[in-house]
Amino acid sequence: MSKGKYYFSKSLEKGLRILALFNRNTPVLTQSEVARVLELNMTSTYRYINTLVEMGYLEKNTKTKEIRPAARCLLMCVNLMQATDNLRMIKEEVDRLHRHYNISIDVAFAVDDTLVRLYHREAEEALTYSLPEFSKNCLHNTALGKAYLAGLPEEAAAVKIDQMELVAKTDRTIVDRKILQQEIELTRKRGFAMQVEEYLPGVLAIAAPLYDPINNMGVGAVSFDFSILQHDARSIEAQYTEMIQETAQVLSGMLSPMQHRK
Amino acid sequence: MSKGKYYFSKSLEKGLRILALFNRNTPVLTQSEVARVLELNMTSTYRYINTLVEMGYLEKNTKTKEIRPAARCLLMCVNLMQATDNLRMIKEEVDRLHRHYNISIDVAFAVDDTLVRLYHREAEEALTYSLPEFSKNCLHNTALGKAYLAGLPEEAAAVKIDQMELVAKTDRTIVDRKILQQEIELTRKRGFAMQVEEYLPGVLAIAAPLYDPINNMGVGAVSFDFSILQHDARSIEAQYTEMIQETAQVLSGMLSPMQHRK
DNA sequence: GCAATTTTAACTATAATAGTAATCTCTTTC
DNA sequence: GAAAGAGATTACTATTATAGTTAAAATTGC
Repeated sequence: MSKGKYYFSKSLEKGLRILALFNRNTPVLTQSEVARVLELNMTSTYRYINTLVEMGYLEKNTKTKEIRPAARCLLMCVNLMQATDNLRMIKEEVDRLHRHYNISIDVAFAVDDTLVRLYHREAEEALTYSLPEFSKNCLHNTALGKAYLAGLPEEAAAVKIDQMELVAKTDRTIVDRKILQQEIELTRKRGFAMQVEEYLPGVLAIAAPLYDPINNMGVGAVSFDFSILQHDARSIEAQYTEMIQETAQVLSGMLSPMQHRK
Repeated sequence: MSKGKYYFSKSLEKGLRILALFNRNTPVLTQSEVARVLELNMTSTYRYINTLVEMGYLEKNTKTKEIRPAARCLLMCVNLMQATDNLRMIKEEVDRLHRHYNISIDVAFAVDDTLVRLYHREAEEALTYSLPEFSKNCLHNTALGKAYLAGLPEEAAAVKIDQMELVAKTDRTIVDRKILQQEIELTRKRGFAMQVEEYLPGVLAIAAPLYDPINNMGVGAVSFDFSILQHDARSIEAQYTEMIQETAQVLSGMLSPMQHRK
């Protein structure tokens, strides 16, 4: 076995990669699609899909052979999401701030290059299960994204920046890697990120990174969002610099309430 | 390899069984707990947990060694739940009925012996993500459970009944396997289940099984729930027998809207 | 009905895992 | 602060599960 990977199960990895293919836009797949996307041979693909089907995580349409997540998946997902219950506390705290100060607040975790929004001011609470939203390609053009990058170790951030696609959402979006590097540098030094009409015209935001308090690693960010009609960058910076950092600290403290049970 | 299991990946199974250990009551585990519960040796347990940690599905407290679901889990769960989007349609239809007829409606899927409630009249919408609730040990004492059992093939139902623990929730709960068998038989013949104060004093319900329309297998049930103060069993049966069966048919039709994409 | 494609099955060489035992790392206790 | 003990990690092979090839079914399109 390749050294250093003695304790890594490739089979488990492949199975999970299959499960992770499904989403709102791809609720159904065929075996050959899976094989193509994951670059697996048909036999292995068949084996892993069959395992997931036999375990009840996927179901296969016996006629069309299409596969999709099944009821047991739902059960596991509900369980897993309830297990990460600290997120509820975060939401409650954010709601409190939101009501009290009447500002829009976003909290997001980063997974690879995706920001998973736990709380979003335009949260459509009624949709499906009021699940969080997520967005890709926004690490460079949102306050949340820039704060998250600034919370990473310098090298890790540099690697991410090198690999990112710097999509220009507005004419203010940073599309130059050098400038983005400097911006993240600045953000890291002062402890908060600013975003001025870089994501959407008329929208400003200030954000600070969230840290896993135990492993002391950047895991996400929290932002306050404003309209250009009520605020300008200067006033936001004057008014909210401390508050965003305090909020980030409070929320970070909730991330790993990993007391010993019993 | 044991014959017949050529196309089943034990590694994937074990990894998923680890993920499936986490829930609201068990948000954190240690390696030895996992090993004990799943009857794996420490090395294998270490390997699978390490795989999940390296992939980002679990995170390990570097000090206490405790493990728990991580952000990537949340991402996958959200994706998977949104992939099963047909459930949204079900919820909308149920809400419509609920408003229109002013009756309490429950929709549930069965996973092993657990009923996963998609809609529950006491649904605490604000909790966490408004996730569904689930309950165990209620196949024998709820209309939902009895309807589900009646929707299964006779043999499968018989096996389940044999293995169930017939907990007496009230003095009306069926606790005798023979009587339960007969009750399910009756339910199967007439196409709906009744429950009269068998789960909670004062609560009645009528239910019908939900079928996966493609594989034509019983997968869950839908029920209308009433209070003894407003209704008795006779009047419910007179009034709702057809409606519950029609509702079950409509909802069943939504379960597998598996059109070919593109 | 006949290609073309997809899915499933049989079959081994090879790579991955299980399991044992040894080692390391904390805690606890005295 | 040493010793004991529990749990986690690593090293090491025998075993076995899986990858990949090939081929047979099954399905689809014509």
